[in-house]
Amino acid sequence: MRFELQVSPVDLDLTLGCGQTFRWRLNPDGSWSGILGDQLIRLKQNRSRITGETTPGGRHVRESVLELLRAQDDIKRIQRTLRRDPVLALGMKQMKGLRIVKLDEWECLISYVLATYANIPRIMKMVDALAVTYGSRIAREAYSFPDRDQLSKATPKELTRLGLGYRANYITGLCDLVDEQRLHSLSKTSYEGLRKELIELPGVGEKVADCVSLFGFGKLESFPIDIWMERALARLYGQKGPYKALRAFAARRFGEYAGYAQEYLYHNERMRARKQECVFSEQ
DNA sequence: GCCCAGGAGTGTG
DNA sequence: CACACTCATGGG
Repeated sequence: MRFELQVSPVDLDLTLGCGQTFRWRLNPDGSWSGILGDQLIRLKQNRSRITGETTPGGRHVRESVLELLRAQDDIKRIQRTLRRDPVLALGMKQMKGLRIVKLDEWECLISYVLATYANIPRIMKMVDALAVTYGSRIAREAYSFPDRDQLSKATPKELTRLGLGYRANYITGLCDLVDEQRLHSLSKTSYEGLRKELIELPGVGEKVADCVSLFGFGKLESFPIDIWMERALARLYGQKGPYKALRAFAARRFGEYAGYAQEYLYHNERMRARKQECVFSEQ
């Protein structure tokens, strides 16, 4: 089944390939393959037009992609607001199409607990291992992300064997504590409350809670700070200190759209490390 | 081999 | 509060 949608501005390469989501893969022809719910989807971009292809019988797939890309965001307003920051203003023109994604809450929670102290290629490998081992087969070599019931069948020993390391016990703990009802309740909670509740969960600290708030629950004011963000904040804003202080700085400086600011800065800092084009410069 | 990774948990001063 | 240490493992 084919579908078409219009999102502007959007850059699939930036958005799906920058480490927000770990399950989308770039094909040799420049299209992207990923899984939303139980549907395998292929997306190809031509300027602001995105054409999609999915397995027959896919219902609401188009809407799922629009949600993934947060097509409803008033991106002009967001970027106009963030451009008031002179540091961000320097580079945002080249990252206009970088969007925050909206992921499934459960998949996001599990993925970012796995993401602790690992690099992105390895995170992708771990997430993929969970899907192949515990998810449902929906196409040739394509597996859905396991829901709570499916993942509950995993033992810590099995998970360790899949290469999760010390994260194995966190995953079984999350299966015990987080069900559909809990997620629904969390989805109705404001950012600060949500964050506090997430931090109570095993394997979830401040940084993971902020990632899950932003990418899973869509809280745009959330500003996750990992090692790359620490570098960016020190280099570009002269800000150093514990998480709490950096988070307070970001809230003051970037306000309700801090999440977008974070993604611009994060992406720039990683590009810089790869000695590629660096669009933000020191003040 | 070496260094590092979208950190968290726990203990100590 | 801040800091130090450990945790398990693979990617570059």
